Parts: sequence; structure tokens; C-alpha cells
Amino acid sequence: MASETLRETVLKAAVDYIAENGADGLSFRQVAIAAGVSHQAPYHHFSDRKGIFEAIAIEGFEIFTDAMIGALDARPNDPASALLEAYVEFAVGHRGHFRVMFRPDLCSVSDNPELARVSGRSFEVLVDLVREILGPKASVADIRARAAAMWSLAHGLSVLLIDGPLENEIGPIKSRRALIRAVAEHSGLTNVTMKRSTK
Amino acid sequence: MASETLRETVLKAAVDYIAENGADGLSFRQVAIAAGVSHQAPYHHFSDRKGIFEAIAIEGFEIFTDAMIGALDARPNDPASALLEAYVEFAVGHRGHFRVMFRPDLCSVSDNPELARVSGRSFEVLVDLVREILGPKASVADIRARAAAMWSLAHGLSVLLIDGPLENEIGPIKSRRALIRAVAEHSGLTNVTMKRSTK
DNA sequence: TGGGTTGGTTGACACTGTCAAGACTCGTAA
DNA sequence: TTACGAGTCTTGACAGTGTCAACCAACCCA
Repeated sequence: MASETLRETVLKAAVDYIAENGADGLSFRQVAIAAGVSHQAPYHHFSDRKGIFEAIAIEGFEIFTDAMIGALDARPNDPASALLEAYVEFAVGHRGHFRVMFRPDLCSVSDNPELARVSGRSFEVLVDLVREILGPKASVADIRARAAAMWSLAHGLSVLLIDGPLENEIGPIKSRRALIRAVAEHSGLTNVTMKRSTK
Repeated sequence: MASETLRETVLKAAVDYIAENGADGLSFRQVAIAAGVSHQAPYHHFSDRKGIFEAIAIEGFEIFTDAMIGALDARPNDPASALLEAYVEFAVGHRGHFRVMFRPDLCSVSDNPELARVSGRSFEVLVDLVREILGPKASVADIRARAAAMWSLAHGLSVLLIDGPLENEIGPIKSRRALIRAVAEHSGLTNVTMKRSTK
């Protein structure tokens, strides 16, 4: 039990640090001594520095997937907007996780099967939605392109928001939700009607 | 002269390293000894580790802006697509620069006026285009939202491409240019007609 | 009772960014 | 010619980092 709490303590401290300062200055040792434990103790819970990032990413993808599914369930008649909003709100609200999840130099999908599984599950939510939007007659190429477009828009907006350049250039953002909706409007990717309903 | 070449050598070596391995493992000392010089020599050309990243970012934004302007000049009747393509191609072709330019933890715009200037100039290219597309009657809010949407789409696609997850999930990409065009098609952000011509 | 697993410790290693001080090579002024 | 000062590079040191190795203290179960 004590071990479980140490693992969780380390994880939480790391996520908080990354949300504030970015992932790169994170010190294995500092996290340990901040948790009141020797500099080597975390090694019993994480294989190495990378192991912490992988654990953060896995936790992040699980929260992320649930958030997207929840948003789609809550707004079934505006699914693309709901997904976009859920994506960006997750990134902003969990930037400690988000900053790690898409950084292959920190946590490689090819090195960790569990990470590959949960990140794949996230992507499936998007692809399933695209299939519903485009209908059964859509080509694979179209599905890929549409998924890439929606993912790019959501991901780009998220990154530009949490890393700061967007606010830096277009000025302070009063309502993030209003901006997301306006971006969605202009993109042409939302406001869609389903071509069929699955399940 | 010899100093100039050392500065350039260090810069080039750093960019190449980052393109391969990401920015975080970059070692000031390794770069120095790889250039055949003492571990302290680069300090006469860069104030500190951050100084290298700022120099890379400034160089990157200059290339970036030129690339976008060149693409707009080359395809005046399809400017939004031209910009999107130029953005993504720059990111892929100069990933060593791109990986640094939008990382405020590595190079902060607020700490370096020159960096603020060149990054602002890049953004102006985008906003000028949006103004042309939307016409003189467009509201500020619409211009902001449209610019944010185009930037997000381009930035997101770039990040997902160079960091790998896109190819990881949708499978191998035969023609990057074809994918970019398909993504542009699916979004309503390209295929626009100018509402007025400036200059 | 006793051995093995689990979770923790201390100590050491090479490597990092950075500070401090010295050395070499110049062009220019005395 | 000589002296000097700026610019460039070197060597040496320091604290902090990730990681390896060995040791210690519980605890569970045969």
C-alpha cells in the first residue's frame, strides 16, 4: 500500500511539474526527495526516467478517451464539434499529461505495448466518428484524410493554446470555448450530419 | 572568421541532432567536442544553452517566412492551399528548426526581442492572407478565428507528421503532398477566392 | 523457522551546464 | 618596435543529473 501511494505521489508530482514547466527539466531525483524519499526509491516503480513518462502517457490516454466518448454521448447531434471541444479542453485541463502523450522521444509507442493499446483506442474513437459522418460508401482514403484533418485541427489548436503562441499573436483570449466554436465554424469540419448510425 | 565558422558549425550540428533525436537530449558539451573544440568554446557565441535554441528559432522563422511568401507568390490563385503546403513542408524539411521554434520552454519570445520580431513577421503573413480572403468587411473576431483555424490545421498536421503518431495510426503515407491536399480538401479552409487584393 | 519477494537505503560513476581564471592571437596606438 | 586590449579558446572546478550496484528491513508463505 505504501508503495502504491509512492508511485501515485511520484506520478502526480511529475504531472504537476510538467504542467508548469514542461517535461524537459523534470528531475527524477527532485521528484523523489520532494516525496520525502531517497533518490533511488522511484526505481522500484518505474524502470527509468522514460518509465515515468510512459506511465503518465498511459494514464493520460485513458482520461482522454473517456473524455471524448463522454462528449460524444452528451452531444450526439453535433459530434464533430463535441469531439473538437473535448480534445482541446482535455489538452488545456490536463496539460501535464498532454505534453507527454504525443512526444515519442519521451514515451515511444513502439517500446510499450500498453501505451500502444490505449493510444490506439483513442484514435479509434475518432475514426469511428469519421466513418459515421462519411457513411458506409466512403473510401478508405477519404476516411484517412478526414480523420487526419479533424485530428490536425484539434491537435494544432491544443498545442498552440497550451504552448502560448496563439494567445501571443492574436491577443488575449476571453472565452476559450467561444474561440474553439469559432474555429470549428471556420474550419468546415464540424456541423455535419451523420450518414448512418452504428450500434 | 574562424569564430563565425564555429558558431555556424555548432548551430548546424545542433539542428541536425534535434532533427534526429529531439531537442531534449542535446548536449552543449557533445556539440562542442564534436566540432573539435573545448567544451567551453561555444559560450563565446551563445550566452547559454537557451541561447543556442533561440538562435535556431530565429534562423528557422526567417526560412519559414520566406518559404510561405514564396509559396503565396508561386500560387496566387490558391493561396490557402499554398500556405498550408508550405507550412507542412517546412516543418518536415526543417524539423530541427521546427521542433524548437514553437517550444517556449526552450526559447521564449518574451526573453528575446529579435525572436519576437521574426516570429511576429511569420504570423503577419498568415493574417494578411486571412484579411485578403475574408475581405475588408470581416470582423476582427472572424479574422482571429479564421487565422487560428488555418494555423491550427497546418500546425497540427505538421506536428503529427514529424512526431510520428499520424503515420503510426493511419498507416504509411505514400505521398505526403497528396495527404496534405486531401486534408485541405476535407477542411473548408482552402479553395477560397480572394475578396480583395492588397498592395 | 527460514528463504524469497518487495520496497527502501546509501554510495559510487560518468555526464551535464555553468562559473572562474588563464592563455593565445590579433589589430591598433604609443 | 613595443604595449595593450579585445576577441577567442582552453583548462579546471562545482553542483546536479540518471543510473548501476550492493545492502537492509520488513513481510508472506511453505
